Amino acid sequence: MSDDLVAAKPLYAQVRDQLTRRLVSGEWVPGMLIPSEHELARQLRVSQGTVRKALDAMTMDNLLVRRQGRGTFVSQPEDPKLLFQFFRLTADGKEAEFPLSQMLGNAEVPAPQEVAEPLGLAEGAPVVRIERVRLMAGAPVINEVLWLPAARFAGLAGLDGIPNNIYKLLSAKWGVTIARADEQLRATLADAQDAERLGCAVGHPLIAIQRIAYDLEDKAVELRQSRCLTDAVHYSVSLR
Amino acid sequence: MSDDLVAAKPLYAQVRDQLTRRLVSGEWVPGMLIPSEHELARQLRVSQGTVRKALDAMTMDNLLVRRQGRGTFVSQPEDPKLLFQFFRLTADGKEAEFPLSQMLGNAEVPAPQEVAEPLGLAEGAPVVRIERVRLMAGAPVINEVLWLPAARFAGLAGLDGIPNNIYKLLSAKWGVTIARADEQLRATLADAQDAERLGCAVGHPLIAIQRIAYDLEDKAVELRQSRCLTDAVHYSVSLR
DNA sequence: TAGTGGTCTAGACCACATA
DNA sequence: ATGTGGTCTAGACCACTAT
Repeated sequence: MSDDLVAAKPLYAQVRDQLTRRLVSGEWVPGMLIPSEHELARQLRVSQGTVRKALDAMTMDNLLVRRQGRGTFVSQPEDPKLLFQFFRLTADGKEAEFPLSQMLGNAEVPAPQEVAEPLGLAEGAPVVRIERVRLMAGAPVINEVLWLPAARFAGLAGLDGIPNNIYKLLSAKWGVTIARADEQLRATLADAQDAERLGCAVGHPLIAIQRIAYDLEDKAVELRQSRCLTDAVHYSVSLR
Repeated sequence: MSDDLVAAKPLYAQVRDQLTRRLVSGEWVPGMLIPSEHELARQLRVSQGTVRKALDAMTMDNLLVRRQGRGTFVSQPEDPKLLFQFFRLTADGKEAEFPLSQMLGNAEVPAPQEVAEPLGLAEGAPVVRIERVRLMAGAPVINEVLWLPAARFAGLAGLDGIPNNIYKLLSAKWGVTIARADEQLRATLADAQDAERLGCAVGHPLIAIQRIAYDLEDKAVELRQSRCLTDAVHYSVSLR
């Protein structure tokens, strides 16, 4: 690699970062076939093995998909293998199912302090607040609010027909890829709004989830607060 | 590699499995320095690069720890980096903290059907049932029951002084390594027993966790049912 | 100084997909 | 037949640790 005044990082990490920049910039878009290992090695003037190590790392991060004999492709959020990457609720005794959404609101508002802080915004900065109920097997299961920085997603507030899979929309319309998310769970009780929207009694136990989602550059992109009815559904985690 | 009548798997995967067998058999014990890459390559008659790939995979699975200049060591469950591998509760706004335990019972009983099935045992097979309350920052937070197959852990039932970290005990006394665990979470309400043990009101919201823990050979080793007070503590998950 | 793991290279061969 | 990723090898050099 020619550019990079200070090395610091090993070569394959520099290659990984360089290639990730092609994703961030939109030069590489979801579904696209990227150049072969040999071609990238020529472009970047490193060995094929070093390119391979970078591509393997990006594949581990679910940014790329490699197919023997065909080539290496940019991951798509709607890929069946990635659909459940950020959705951990499963109906008891059934196959994983992606929930439908019923929109209840989508407006630009000033960010309250508790929202501004995790998103790295100033209090009162404009954010898009999306409210919806999500259904599994026809029954309402999640009552949730999403907050996204309005400056970054121009035209999102008030947008008609927000699709079920919001991360796919962020990717398609603004080129933003959600790379990871942190969730914090607690038990809570249904309030009057939960009860009405989820069709349960006030005081029914719920799991409250607070999620912060990050993009490829590790900047916070979304704050999501979900309140989940777990009578016929569970939150599942694999620890390794 | 000489042995292995049918190849099927790539060489580095065969090396990984072979080396994992040394962990299972007890030839390699936690904390031990294992032979160098060159030495293993000589032993197994493969190249150093192939050994490296196997060791890297095992390091990713938290089975080994590599230290540049010193060598490769077998992981220890009490390693600070692994302590929280299977413990996801954190006190709000504090550093991660490993909970103390207060034992409430430890006896051999016949396995009820709901316990026998996930552990792969026959209904009524002898299991060790351990009951305890766990404390964080001095306050009770978890009311839990553990079930382990008695046949595999001779002498566990009725054992005095069961330590706080049970997985370390399983490793030290029976050579069993917990390699992964699946958890299912739901919201529930405190019953009279929860209320008494956790010092909360009956009907207080709790997170109920059911865990199944697996060993190196992917056999179910433990069923754990935890009921957690999340007033000052949260369950945290990283999704990538 | 010697030994270890970490990086990087170069090239051979295999397995798979496509034309 | 060609091009792709997947495996495997061999060897050079670097960075770190211990003696």
